[in-house]
Formats: sequence, structure tokens, C-alpha cells
Amino acid sequence: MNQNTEIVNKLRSSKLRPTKQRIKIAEFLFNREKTFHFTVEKLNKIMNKKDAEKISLATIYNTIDAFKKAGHLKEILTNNNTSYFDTNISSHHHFYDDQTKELIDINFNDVEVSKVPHAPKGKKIKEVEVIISLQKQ
Amino acid sequence: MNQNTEIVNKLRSSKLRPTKQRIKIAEFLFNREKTFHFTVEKLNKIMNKKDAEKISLATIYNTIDAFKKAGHLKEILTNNNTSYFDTNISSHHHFYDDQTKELIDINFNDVEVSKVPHAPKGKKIKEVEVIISLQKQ
DNA sequence: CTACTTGCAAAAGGTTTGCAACCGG
DNA sequence: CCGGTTGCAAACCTTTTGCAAGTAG
Repeated sequence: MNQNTEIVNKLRSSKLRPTKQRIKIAEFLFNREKTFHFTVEKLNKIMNKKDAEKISLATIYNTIDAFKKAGHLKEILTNNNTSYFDTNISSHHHFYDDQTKELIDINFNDVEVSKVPHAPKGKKIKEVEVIISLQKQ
Repeated sequence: MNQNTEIVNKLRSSKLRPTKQRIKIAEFLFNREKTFHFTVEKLNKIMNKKDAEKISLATIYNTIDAFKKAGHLKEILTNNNTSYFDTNISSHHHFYDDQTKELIDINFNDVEVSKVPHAPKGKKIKEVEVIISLQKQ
């Protein structure tokens, strides 16, 4: 099975029609070894570099949203009023530098949360996320 | 020392002139027992209820920013593109319900992070924040 | 007085929406 | 063909900015 077929299957199994735009975005995001952190603006610039066939910003928003809902992307918590996404959907945590707005993955084994509270009535815990904010030394 | 003098001193010691607007906002935010979570929009509505002397939105932004810089407020991390602030500046963590956009304090003793990674080169850890996202049961 | 602060309106991000045209199954 | 998807522009929401007028020390 080649890469493209894999991507198409990934889309199909998420009930997303494999359109040209989605395939192009998915190939870029998911055919990689390492985690990738991005904002929509950053992804938009990358996808619309010169000589590439343009994808409209609205479609990028739509696609990211669809991928997030399908569980292929994770949104990262920050205090910057811009959405950050992560292609690494497995449980892991982040360093966040407020000044440079830089996000860095933390290896799963390097953080240990040994005590977790009970969820409030009527709710259950979806995820425990640790963000370690950084500053210059 | 009455409440008002306390507030005025708090402002002065942060090198903030005790203006009418700042005093009014500070009284509202800091003369309380329990933690208060808010967005600027919410605070704006509260401060500008009928018959109150109006405070402009820009001033509310300025003031919140000044209070945050002075360490009297803390900004909370979310994936909602709106800033949330917390009057509780001591070390503690949060539940966050993505659907309702509701924030709830977690008692400091109910979370234990027993292992923390080293900061990347050239940086140091400012704060370790745990956000537990919730969903309906 | 003078520097800091306020208030207003405009501008600046980032994101969402309405709708016609397009296209995958 | 039909319904999902794209692209465009306008609208929206939150936040920032420039600047004239006001005020605390």
C-alpha cells in the first residue's frame, strides 16, 4: 500500500471524502516521523507556497477542524489567542514559552502525575494535560 | 485600615496610580473570599451594569494587563481563543470543560506532579500547570 | 505642571459564516 | 445526479493602537 492509498484510507475511515485539498494537507501533516506543532496561519503559508495549487484559508480551517474531530489532531492549550495543533495525538505534555510562543513536546515518561482529583459531579475526565511554562534563564 | 485604603496601597505598591477606574475594578476583583474566573467581556459587563459609572473597554483591558503584570492576576491556559483570568494567583490547577467553557479550580493538594522534566537549554521553568479537561459523563 | 491614564474609534488579528460553484461516489 | 466540499468575501469577535482630553501627585 503506498503512502497515498494510506492517506485516502485514513480519510475514508473517518468518513471524510478524500478530496484533493484534504489529501494534500493530510500528506503534509501525517507522513512524518516527528511531531509537528502548528497554527492555521503557519499551515496556510506552507500549503500555499509559490507554484503550489492554492488551498483557500476557509478550507484549511474546515480541514483542520475535521481532522481534529476525527481525532487525527490535538489542540494544545496556551494563553495565546491563537489555536495551536499537534500531530502527535498520543498522551504527552508540553513546554510552552510565553515570550517566543514556542511549543516543545515533553517525552511522556518525563512527567508523572501521581495524584489526580475526582471529576466534578456529572462529568468525567477526558484528559490530563501538563503545560510547563518557560522563561529565559 | 479600611478596604479602600488596602486597595489603594495595593495599587501604589505596584506603581499603579490609584485612579477611580482601577480602584473600582480592584475592589471588585480582590475584595472576595473565593477565587474568581473571568474573561474581559464578562468583567466588562459586570463593571458596566446600569447606573454604574461606565468604564471603557480599553481601560478594562489596560487594567487587567497591568494587574497581570503586577502579579495580581493569573492568565489561565485554554484552547478557547479568549483570555481567561484567575484572581487566585497561588499555585493551583484547573478543570476545564471544553463544551461549556467552564473553569473550576482544583485544590492544590488534589494534584501531585511527582516527576518534572529538565527545562530545555537556556530556559528555566516558570510554572507547572495541570489542566484536566472534562466531558459529560 | 507633567507624566500617567482614560476613552473613543479605528484597525488589527484570528476565526466563522453564507452561498454559489464544484466534484466525488 | 446528489450531497458533501471548496473558495470567496463579508461578518464576527477579541484585542490592540493612536491620540486627544482628563487627572493624580
